[in-house]
Amino acid sequence: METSDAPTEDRRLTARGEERRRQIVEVATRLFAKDGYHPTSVADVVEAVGVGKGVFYWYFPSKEALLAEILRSGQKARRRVQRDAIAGIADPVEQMERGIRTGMEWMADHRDLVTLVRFAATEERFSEGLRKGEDIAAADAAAPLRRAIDEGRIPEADPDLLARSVVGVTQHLCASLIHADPDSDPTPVIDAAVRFCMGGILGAPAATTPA
Amino acid sequence: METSDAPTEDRRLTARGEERRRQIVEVATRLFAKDGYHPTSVADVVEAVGVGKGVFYWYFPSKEALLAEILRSGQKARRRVQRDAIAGIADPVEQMERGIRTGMEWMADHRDLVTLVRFAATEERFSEGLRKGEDIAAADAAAPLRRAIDEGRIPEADPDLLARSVVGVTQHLCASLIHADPDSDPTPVIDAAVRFCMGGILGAPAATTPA
DNA sequence: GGTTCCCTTGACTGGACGGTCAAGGCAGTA
DNA sequence: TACTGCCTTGACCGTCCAGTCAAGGGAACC
Repeated sequence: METSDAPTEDRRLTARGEERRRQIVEVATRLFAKDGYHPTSVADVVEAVGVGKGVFYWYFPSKEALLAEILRSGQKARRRVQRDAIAGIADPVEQMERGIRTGMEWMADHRDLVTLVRFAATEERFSEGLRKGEDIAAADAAAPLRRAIDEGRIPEADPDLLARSVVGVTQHLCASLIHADPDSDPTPVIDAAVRFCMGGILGAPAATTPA
Repeated sequence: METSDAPTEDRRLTARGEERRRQIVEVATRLFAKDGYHPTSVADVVEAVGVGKGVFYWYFPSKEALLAEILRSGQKARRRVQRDAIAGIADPVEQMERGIRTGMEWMADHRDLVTLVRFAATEERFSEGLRKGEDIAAADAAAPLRRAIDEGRIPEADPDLLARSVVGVTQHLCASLIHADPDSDPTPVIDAAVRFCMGGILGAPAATTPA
């Protein structure tokens, strides 16, 4: 009977407990994305899982903390995938293209997460935590961009704004996928996103004179 | 005592009434954007305005209808500004550039609206109405894009995906402005957005060979 | 069998929130 | 003054919801 027994503090969980926890995260992610965070009650979540309400608060200190964790772990996962994808590439421009494509593919596979990130960005309470992750992502992307600029491969520009532009394109095009048939092939949209972003980074041709 | 007296039905309003209504929209837009739509109660809004609760329901049938109206009128205003801006321009590529810049400038001047649009996109109840407006915007942009493609000014591409990419960049960069000092000059960010978008539309140079 | 500790239950609480309504003020008009 | 219709009030209602808690099941270990 102490703060040591407080819920969130990484409580020792058995395999069964870990599984239950994972299950709650999964169901909640789906429901939050589908109906919205606020309109989805904790009662909705536990009912969808098929357990009593106390179970929720055994694993999470609050509804808010659950969303925060979903966002944090999601961003972490995407970053890891993106880093692995560009690990063996030397050319910075190729790194960018590969990173953008991988990031977009990950988003297409985790559309619920994209929805939640976009929601969280609109509420100060969550956006602060989000910014930390986004700043890291921007910093990740800034390194190859700086190199490419220094090598004269791409025009001088603010790497941070470039990185955020890329995030804007991929997130928004992914959002258009969300309303499409989830079984349809996202490849054309991903290709379009990569092409657009690379065009934006490499810069417009000096002049495309009228016909 | 009939549906003819129902609140939303454009009730005959005096000048004073119009002003009150405008005031509610303005205050609610600010509060919704700052604290989130759901966390902001109708009581919060009327308190900020300094009136009783009944006033709210005199002008609006529900909290939801108010947000829907804010979104609708905002999108309509942006479209009008954008259309006026490109009215006298003949060249389709120049039209695109001017339209993007004007749209971004409008967003920078109406950051609260951008926040609300981004929120609304994450909740089905509002996103449906939003899609209608976004489809119109995409169609507006598609016309000059088609012409430019037909004239060989820009590479073959899906105009719809190009338009949505542009929206993604401008919205997201605008969001980064939201957390910046509201008095700082947004011009550099707007310039970066326009440059990135034009690069994405005009297409990457065929090859920028390594140094 | 006894003990411990992880996990589960579901009724309950206190508060908040969207929306209603009967009543009254106030401006313009005659 | 009397009347009409726009506007305002704020207490009130029914509902919902995040979070609590006392109690119990059950697996693992002694």
